[in-house]
Amino acid sequence: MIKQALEEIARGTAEIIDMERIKKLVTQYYTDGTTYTVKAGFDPTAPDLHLGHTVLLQKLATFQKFGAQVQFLIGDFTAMIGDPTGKSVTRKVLSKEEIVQNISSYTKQAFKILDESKTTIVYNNDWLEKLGAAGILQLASNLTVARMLERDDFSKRYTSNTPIAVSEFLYPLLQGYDSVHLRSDIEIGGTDQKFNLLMGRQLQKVYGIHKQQSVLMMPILEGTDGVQKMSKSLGNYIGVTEAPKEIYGKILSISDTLMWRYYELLSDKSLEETVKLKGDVASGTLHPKKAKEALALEITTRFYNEELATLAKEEFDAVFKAKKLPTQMDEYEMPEGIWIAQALVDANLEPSTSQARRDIRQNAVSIDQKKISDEKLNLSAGEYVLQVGKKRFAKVKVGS
RNA sequence: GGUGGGUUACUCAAGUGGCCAACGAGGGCGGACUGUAAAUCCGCUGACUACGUCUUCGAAGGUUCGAAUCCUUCACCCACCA
Repeated sequence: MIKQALEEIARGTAEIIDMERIKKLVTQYYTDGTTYTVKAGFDPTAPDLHLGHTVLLQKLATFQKFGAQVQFLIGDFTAMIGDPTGKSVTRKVLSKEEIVQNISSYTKQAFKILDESKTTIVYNNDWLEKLGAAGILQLASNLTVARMLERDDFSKRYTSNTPIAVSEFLYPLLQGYDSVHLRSDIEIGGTDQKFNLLMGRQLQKVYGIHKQQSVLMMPILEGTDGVQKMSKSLGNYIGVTEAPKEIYGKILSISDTLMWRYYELLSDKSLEETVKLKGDVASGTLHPKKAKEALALEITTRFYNEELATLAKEEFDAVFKAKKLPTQMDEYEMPEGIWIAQALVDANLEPSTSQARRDIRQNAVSIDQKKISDEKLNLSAGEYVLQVGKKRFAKVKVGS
């Protein structure tokens, strides 16, 4: 039982520091029911969670199954600084109002995965605000500039003449201090957080906490492009609040290589099942697309339910395999004689008439599933389905 | 505080008086091929009912027939020195 728990905990992780401690904590839980705390920090900058965030959330959920109380830390104070991790430029500072607004939608989405009864939401503003200038100075005295510059992204930015705000140096310190305050047993985060996570251990030692937290790092999930990390600003994300057909479609559009990565980090399938699946695809017994469909269904089901996920699949197959029209389309009304390029813009299919004309010239635009080539066309009265490329559809009603 | 360098489209990055709506690369979009996969090939990538007009090269002025390019002021960034 304990062995199985530890295997599940270790699954998909990039690195674990002090696995022994985790082993002890889990063992103790199974011996006398003593729980332990697992901390994870969340930046309230992105109100929309995407699959990249869920990698971490799922790991937390795993811990909850094995006796952990999750400390769901909202970095409302640190968000005012902006985590420098992985950023090539200094991040903009958020206002208090923006932060408050982001938090509620954030936690709501997170509880689609986490067990609410085993989760404590904490805000680091509660204790960091009280730290005061003196406290911060004391905290900062624990670290040298040279040590800070050891950190990869700082040194890269430094050597490439990219600015580093002094306040950014404080970020790892404050995050580490959170672990001191919360006396966390374990902290989990992405590999890009390594420096910050280790800071927690170091500061716990300095502040006289005998048991330093274990650190568990999850790999960063690549976005749908398969190269860069999943992030909203890069537009390569799959959001958990997106419509079922969006989630399903986006997963199906990832590359085969990336699919295995998603299986490892996002699927609930056991390790053996995944290995078998991979073997079947490699040997040609199973078409890779089948494996991808299964994954897409599983993940869509997680955020909705099986029925809606199946519907999404059917819709997808109808539109893209059978080339039928989607069942749901935005509808617009337009005056008679409207110029086709203008109609495409008004239906939000194109950003400008210039772009619309270019696409018509490139054979990308269809009316009622027939390609058109006349960019000067005016629409007479009637109902049409406009389409740009493979994915963009709209229904328009022309005339009164 | 001093000295030097920099700011060009989504990003990186050419361009130092007209050939510049601005090379190139990446990204994005579209087409072909497919499994809406990858890889590959091709095209497009400021706006405007459009072989012309308008707005863009940190900001504002100026010189000039003509400026991303020259001058002035301002803002921001970086390095070295203090």
